[in-house]
Amino acid sequence: MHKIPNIAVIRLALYAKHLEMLHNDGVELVSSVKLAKMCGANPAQIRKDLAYFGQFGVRGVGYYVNDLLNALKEVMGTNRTWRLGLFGVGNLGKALLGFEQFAQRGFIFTAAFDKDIDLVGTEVQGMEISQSEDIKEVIKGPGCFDIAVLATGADRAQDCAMRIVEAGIHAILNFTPVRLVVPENVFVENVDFTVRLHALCYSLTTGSDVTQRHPR
Amino acid sequence: MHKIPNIAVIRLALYAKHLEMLHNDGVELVSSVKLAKMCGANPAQIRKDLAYFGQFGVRGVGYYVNDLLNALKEVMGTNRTWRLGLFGVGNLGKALLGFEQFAQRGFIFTAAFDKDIDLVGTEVQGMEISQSEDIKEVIKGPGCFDIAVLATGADRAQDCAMRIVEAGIHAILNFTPVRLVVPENVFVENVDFTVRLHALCYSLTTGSDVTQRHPR
DNA sequence: CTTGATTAGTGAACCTTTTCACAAGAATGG
DNA sequence: CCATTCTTGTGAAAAGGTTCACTAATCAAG
Ligand SMILES: NC(=O)c1ccc[n+]([C@@H]2O[C@H](COP(=O)([O-])OP(=O)(O)OC[C@H]3O[C@@H](n4cnc5c(N)ncnc54)[C@H](O)[C@@H]3O)[C@@H](O)[C@H]2O)c1
Ligand SMILES: NC(=O)c1ccc[n+]([C@@H]2O[C@H](COP(=O)([O-])OP(=O)(O)OC[C@H]3O[C@@H](n4cnc5c(N)ncnc54)[C@H](O)[C@@H]3O)[C@@H](O)[C@H]2O)c1
Repeated sequence: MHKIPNIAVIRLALYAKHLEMLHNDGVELVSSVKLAKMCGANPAQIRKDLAYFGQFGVRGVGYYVNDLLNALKEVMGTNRTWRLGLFGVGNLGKALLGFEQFAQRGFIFTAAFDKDIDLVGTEVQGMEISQSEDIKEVIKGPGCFDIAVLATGADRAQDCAMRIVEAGIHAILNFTPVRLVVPENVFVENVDFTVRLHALCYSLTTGSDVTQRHPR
Repeated sequence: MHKIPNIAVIRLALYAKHLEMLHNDGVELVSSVKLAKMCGANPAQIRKDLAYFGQFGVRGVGYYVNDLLNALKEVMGTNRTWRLGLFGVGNLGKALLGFEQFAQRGFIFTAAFDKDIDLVGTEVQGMEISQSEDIKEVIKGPGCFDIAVLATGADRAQDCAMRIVEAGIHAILNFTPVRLVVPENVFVENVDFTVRLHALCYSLTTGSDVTQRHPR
């Protein structure tokens, strides 16, 4: 048994995205070379990444787009709908609520929370805003969700994360600049745009390219 | 001369962020071990990363927070203000315009563009919206900027990128899902939240943690 | 001045990840 | 049936990064 590199798992999402594009274009068959060109990757890497999870191709032929896409979705756990709960319906939160591509890729917001009394009870992008304190109630009903999206102000982030964890949620997409302290069994993905900006600054200043080939 | 790992450069931004926090707390001296704990990194890695760019510490003592911070800013090219130009003042664009931490870290928007005639000429977050076609004019005046932030609809992204490149801009922070085709000497950083969500899905489904230790 | 405790800087070992190169399987055309 | 052309799957080599372990420098206390 081989140890699967974390980064290989991340790349599966990239491959799936491009396979979806091929599928929408009616393409039925694709080779690792062609897919690699689309993704900006190395064909051997694609083959190796896929090999960690099984044999999905046909030698001398290539990969059947639809079959591979479904296989990848199964591996990644995205052959289902994932429900998102938004915390902090400010500038960023509103943009996230209105981001149609989430739904297209199987992510739907089922709940939104804010501590601002003026916001609670109102509708934003067709979603009624609840109070953060009510998370345990909301989670029992149709507002139940699997992944928390944290977009509150930085000062309330850790506090809010605690509440999320206490409510039994095990995954947080964290847009705040705070390094969250959570139990071991809770997964956190930190998103920080400024780090990416710094990479651009360095590249512009020194002329040496430190940008990342693949989206993150 | 050693080749500097790309990822080491990225980590400098992380170190700088935590040094800034120490500085704000009035801490004057820090060891690689202490900084490593804060960043969730290995102390040897910090020392090695810094060593790529010079000798910033004092043996037996540690690093003077302020000195190291300034040195890192110089290395990264962030000891100055960088001007940003926004393309696409939609949901996401508005959130970005209103994101105060950009300014705090030396990034300021000096121009914003949209193709929507109703938006052009109006003010969003105190910024007057220009027409994308006018980029070459705007860049000659006070709206001049160093880095383009691309947040248009996906269908217009490539087209808009071309215009940006033609106007002489060499760096793009790309929020659209499009893989931009640009000349070799133009740096592009792609931001894609859904990839991060997929990592959470995989972790939740398999129980094996593929989230990234450091923000990206 | 000497000893002991710290801590940066660094070559080397170690580990991970990427890329290469080729065998094995599949289709096509004679 | 055979030769040719593709293309996957994969062991092995190469490249890239991380961590170890030690040396050199600094400081404080006796
Ligand atoms: N705006 C951006 O482009 C951007 C980019 C990157 C990161 N961020 C980060 O995202 C977060 C939100 O940014 P923003 O620009 O939307 O800020 P914002 O001030 O517009 O919105 C914050 C919202 O969170 C709500 N809130 C505060 N505490 C809460 C709690 N405990 N529960 C629920 N809601 C709570 C506030 O009432 C407010 O509506 C910040 O931490 C910011 O650093 C923003
Ligand atoms: N909203 C989000 O949270 C989010 C998250 C990740 C990525 N994105 C991506 O960011 C982009 C923008 O998202 P959004 O939700 O703000 O969409 P939006 O539809 O709200 O805004 C798009 C804006 O871009 C403008 N535009 C189109 N072509 C233009 C051009 N050539 N020059 C200047 N302006 C132009 C449109 O007029 C519109 O105002 C999309 O590509 C989307 O996929 C959005």
